[in-house]
Amino acid sequence: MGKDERVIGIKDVAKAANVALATVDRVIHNRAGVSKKTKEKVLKVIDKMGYQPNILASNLSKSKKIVLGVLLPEISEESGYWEFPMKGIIKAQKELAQYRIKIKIYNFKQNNNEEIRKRILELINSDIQGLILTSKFADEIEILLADCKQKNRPYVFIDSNIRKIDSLCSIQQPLFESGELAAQLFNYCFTKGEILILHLKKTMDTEDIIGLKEKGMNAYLSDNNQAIVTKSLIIPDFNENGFENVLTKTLGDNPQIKGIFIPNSKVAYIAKYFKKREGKKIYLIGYDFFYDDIEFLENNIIDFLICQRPEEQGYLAVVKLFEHLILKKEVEKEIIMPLDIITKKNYKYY
Amino acid sequence: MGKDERVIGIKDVAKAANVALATVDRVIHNRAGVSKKTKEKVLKVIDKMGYQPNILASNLSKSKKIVLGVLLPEISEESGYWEFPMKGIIKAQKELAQYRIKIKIYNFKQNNNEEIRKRILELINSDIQGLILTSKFADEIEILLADCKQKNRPYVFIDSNIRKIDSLCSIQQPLFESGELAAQLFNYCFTKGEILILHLKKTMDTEDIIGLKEKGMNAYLSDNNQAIVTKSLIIPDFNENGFENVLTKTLGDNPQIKGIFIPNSKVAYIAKYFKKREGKKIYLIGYDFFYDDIEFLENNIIDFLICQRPEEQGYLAVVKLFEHLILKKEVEKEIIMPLDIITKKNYKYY
DNA sequence: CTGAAAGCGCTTACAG
DNA sequence: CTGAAAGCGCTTACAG
Repeated sequence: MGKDERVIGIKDVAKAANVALATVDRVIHNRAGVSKKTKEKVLKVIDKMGYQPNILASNLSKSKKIVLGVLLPEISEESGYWEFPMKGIIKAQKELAQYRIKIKIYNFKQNNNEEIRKRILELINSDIQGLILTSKFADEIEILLADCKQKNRPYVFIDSNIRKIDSLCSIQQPLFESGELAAQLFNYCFTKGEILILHLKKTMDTEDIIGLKEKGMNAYLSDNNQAIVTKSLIIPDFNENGFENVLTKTLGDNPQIKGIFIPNSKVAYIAKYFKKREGKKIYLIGYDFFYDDIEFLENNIIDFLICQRPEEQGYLAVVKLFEHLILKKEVEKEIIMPLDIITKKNYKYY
Repeated sequence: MGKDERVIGIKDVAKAANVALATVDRVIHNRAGVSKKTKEKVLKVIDKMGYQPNILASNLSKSKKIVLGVLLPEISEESGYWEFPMKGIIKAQKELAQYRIKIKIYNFKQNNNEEIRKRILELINSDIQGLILTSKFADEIEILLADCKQKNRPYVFIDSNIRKIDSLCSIQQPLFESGELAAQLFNYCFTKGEILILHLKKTMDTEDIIGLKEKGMNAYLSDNNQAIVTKSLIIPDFNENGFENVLTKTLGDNPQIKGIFIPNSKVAYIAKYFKKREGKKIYLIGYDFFYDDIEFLENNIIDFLICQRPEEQGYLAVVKLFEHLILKKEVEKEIIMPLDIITKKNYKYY
């Protein structure tokens, strides 16, 4: 006890294999300039002695910084969501600063294609060594991904929509399953009636994201309770007030509607509407948890929010690139985030 | 871009302050043997240059290993829960092995006071530099805590029941609030009737843990829906079969019971009972998520499980001791874990 | 293809 | 009270 057994290092390997330190280093990093014979000899010794590289020492003696690019929408009122992944990214950056990791942000306004293209070109012409992005705007980024592939730059998707492509790692949300979950929760609230699925457009969500959630919801209902059905309402040019009349009409025409499912992060707008509205309780389930939602959770206007740990996603993206680039670890191709359920009674600890 | 601005180090400080490296080191670590005048001079320079110590280098040059003791129940059938914190602890250990952190496990059989005392004595006589434990068996550990205090050994509670004492950090579960949450969930399932609170004894849970959850549940109900009330059933010498008769009788006598709340991790035993039982649906809410629960979630026998990220708790405990002992960081006194809600439709991603 | 030596930014005896 | 020097386990030119 207390006797600190020495960890075996490159020096011990060199001595045992009867070569110089530099040679062991070359073998470890698979660098050219070692004869087959020497290489084999060294590898055998490494294996036998159970040598494990000391990353602290390795990093200390290295000099070059590693820059990771982050291509994400800027945080604005209509894309407040991105605040959370960014927080996680910043947190990871702070923790890893000692390991020569640097982050460079490439922001763009959502839906501003011109700006996106600009950022993409900047990234292509940069000397970043890894990239974090989201899969939500597929068309624009194909060229960037091709460039990364060619330059062997690893990239990680967050908030990803099942794209295996050649990313180092894809951090995903189970969309279909989140729709099933929402259906299950509605089914605890009422056992027959209709769920209105609100498609609020003019956001960055692509149709298949909403579509998958909707499919999951319908799959659950047809398996478990056919007395609940869904109806879709599309509000094409969504803004804070424009939807009120059409929603009022829809609810008036369809008194059997008992719940509303808002498959993106805009539930607070709908909740605001219900705050003013008279009439029987309608259950509300949405996505993501914002400060603005608290009031409506407290007032029983929003019942459940399904969340994807966005902060953790950003954090993990940086960590996975770090593990790959610095620790040379194997990184899992897919990370599937849990589906967290937020209610009035547990949001405080989220 | 790419130009690697040099980080300023101890050497730069020494030069600027016109002293030797060792002196700067002494000042940084507040070691004795520096004149007031020199110390002030060095501190001023450190402040002006914005010097930040390089922990990698610091760790590399240090030699002594840091051993953390872990005093937790061994993993057995009746205390399977502890598998999860242990997993988190092992994970953290692996990640921090490079930083000279070592873990030493001190296991004991639950309820075996003799063994607990033995382990406590071993810990007192060991040279550990930090301790991880749980607050669930208060009486036995007071002497150990007193010893830690005296030796200035930091300790961290996981699965903690609001004990601020002098721990470095207390990783807590909001018990009262979890009872409120369970009540809220029951209230989505039915709007009048009775909730049976099952006290299954012969576990390590102390009465106040169950009691707080019960209080939370009643508080929610009296605030939100007085048409739902609770009833307690105590099963003193709980084992897998002994409870069946009394439960059957209770349910027979009280047809108004619509839900059962099991405020510890034994819900699977109750679910097994309901699997065989005929009759109307009774909603079940329990704590913690085990492999055995899956079947019952899938069959709609267990409706909700409230979980506390036990793995993360173990992980965090090690990390906090690491931050305190090695990184010399300020550590938050309290970490409150989120209340995760697990259902049939999201357990797969937990 | 191989090796000796300096250096990364600290800590730790040791000498004065 | 202060400093010079060796060393932690690697990487990186440089020389051969």
